[in-house]
Amino acid sequence: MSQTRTKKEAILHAAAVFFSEKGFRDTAMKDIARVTGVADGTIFYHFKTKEDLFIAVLKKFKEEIFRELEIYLTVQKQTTGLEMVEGAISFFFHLSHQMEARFLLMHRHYPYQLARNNPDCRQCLEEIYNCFINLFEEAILKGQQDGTIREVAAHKKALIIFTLVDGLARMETYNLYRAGPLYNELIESCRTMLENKAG
Amino acid sequence: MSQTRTKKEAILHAAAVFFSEKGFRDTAMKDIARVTGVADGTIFYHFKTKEDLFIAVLKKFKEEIFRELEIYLTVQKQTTGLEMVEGAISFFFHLSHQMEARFLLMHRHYPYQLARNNPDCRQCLEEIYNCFINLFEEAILKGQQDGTIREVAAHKKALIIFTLVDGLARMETYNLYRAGPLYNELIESCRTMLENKAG
DNA sequence: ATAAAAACTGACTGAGTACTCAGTCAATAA
DNA sequence: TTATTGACTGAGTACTCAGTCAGTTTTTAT
Repeated sequence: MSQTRTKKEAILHAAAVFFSEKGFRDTAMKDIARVTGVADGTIFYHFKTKEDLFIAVLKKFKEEIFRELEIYLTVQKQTTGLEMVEGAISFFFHLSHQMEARFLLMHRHYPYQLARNNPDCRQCLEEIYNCFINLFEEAILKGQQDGTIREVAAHKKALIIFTLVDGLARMETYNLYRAGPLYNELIESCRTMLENKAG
Repeated sequence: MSQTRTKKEAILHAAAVFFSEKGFRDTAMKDIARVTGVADGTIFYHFKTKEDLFIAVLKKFKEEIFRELEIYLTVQKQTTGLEMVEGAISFFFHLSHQMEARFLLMHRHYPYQLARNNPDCRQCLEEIYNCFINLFEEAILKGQQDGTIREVAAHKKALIIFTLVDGLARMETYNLYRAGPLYNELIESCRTMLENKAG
C-alpha cells in the first residue's frame, strides 16, 4: 500500500495498524512480521521489546498530529475567537476521521495503563492532549479580547470542550449510538457555552 | 470482603474486579480461581467460556446500575426540570465514584469490540447507555414544560450531555489531567446550554 | 438408606506467545 | 583480496493460558 522505504519503517507502519485495530495484547509480533514480510527476529533487532515498539508507534502518531496541526495553523484564516473555536472543533473531527486508526489507539485503555509507569508514554500522551487543549484555549482567549466570547475560565472551558469533542469521537468508534448527526448540535452547544450576548 | 454466598457468586465477584482492573485479555482464569478459592475447572462448570463469564459480569453490572437508578428515582425530590438535569449529572458522578471499578470496565475497549458480534453484549451496553440518556432526556422535557429549559432538541441535547459527563468520568480514570475540579465548570456549562433566559 | 443428580476438583492438553541466538549475507573499509 | 560490520533470518526456548475430562464429594429425592 504505502511506499515504506526501510524495513524498520514498514514494521512501524504495520504495528500501528495492528495495535489500533486489535489492541496491544491481541497483536502477535509474528503477525506484524508476516504482514511486513520480514523475519520474526527482525522486529526485535529494531525494537528491544513489544512495549518499545508500541511507544515508537505512539511517538510517530504524535509527530503526525503535530504536522497536521502546523498545516492547519498556517491555513486557517483569521476570524473572531468564537469562529476559531468552531474551526478548532471541526479540525479535530476532520482529523479524527482522517486518522481514524490512530485515534482508535488513543481511545483504548492500554496507553494510559502503560503511562502509569512509563514516563516516555505519559509525556507523549500529555503532549498530544495539550496540543488540542491549547488550540481551544487560545481561541477562547482571542475571543475574550475581540469580545465574541464572554468572561469564562478559559483553560477550564477548553478542557470541557476537549472532553466533549473527544468523547463524541470515541462514541463514533464504539458505534453504540449514531454520533455523526450530533455534530451540529455539538457546535451549537459550544457556541451557547461561550458566546458573549451582552457585547 | 463481601459475604458472597455461593461459589458462582464469588467467581462473578472476583471476575468483575479482575476484568475491571486488568482488562479481559490480561486476566487469567487461573487468577480468578485462586482468589476465589475454587479449582480451575469450577469456573468452567458455571460459565462455559471466558467470554460467557464476561457477559455475566456485564449483566450483573447493569442490574446494579438499574437498582441504584431506581433508588435515586424514588429519593429525588420534585424540582424544576433544569435542577433535575443538574441532579442527574451529579448522580452520574456519584455513581461513577461509588462503582469506580465497574465504570472502568465500561471505559475499556473490549466490551464494545465484543458487542460487534455478540448481540447479548450489545443489548446490555445499550440498556446501560439508554438508562442514563433517558434520565437526562426526561429531565430536559420536564424543564421545557415548566419553562426552565428553552426549546432545544431534547434527545440530542441529552446525548451531548451524556457524552460530556461520561467523557469526564473517563478522563478521571485516565489520570492525564485533573478532571475533579472541572465538576462545577461542567454543571455551569450544561446550565448555560439549556437555561431558558427569555422565560 | 440408597440412588441419582449436581457441584466440584486439579492434572492435563495443545495452541499460542515474546523473545533469543547462532549463523547468513551484502556492503563497505583496509 | 580480505576483514569487519550491521541488517537480517528463522528455528528454537521457556512459558502462559483457555478449556477438557475422568473422577470425587456433596446435595437432593425417593
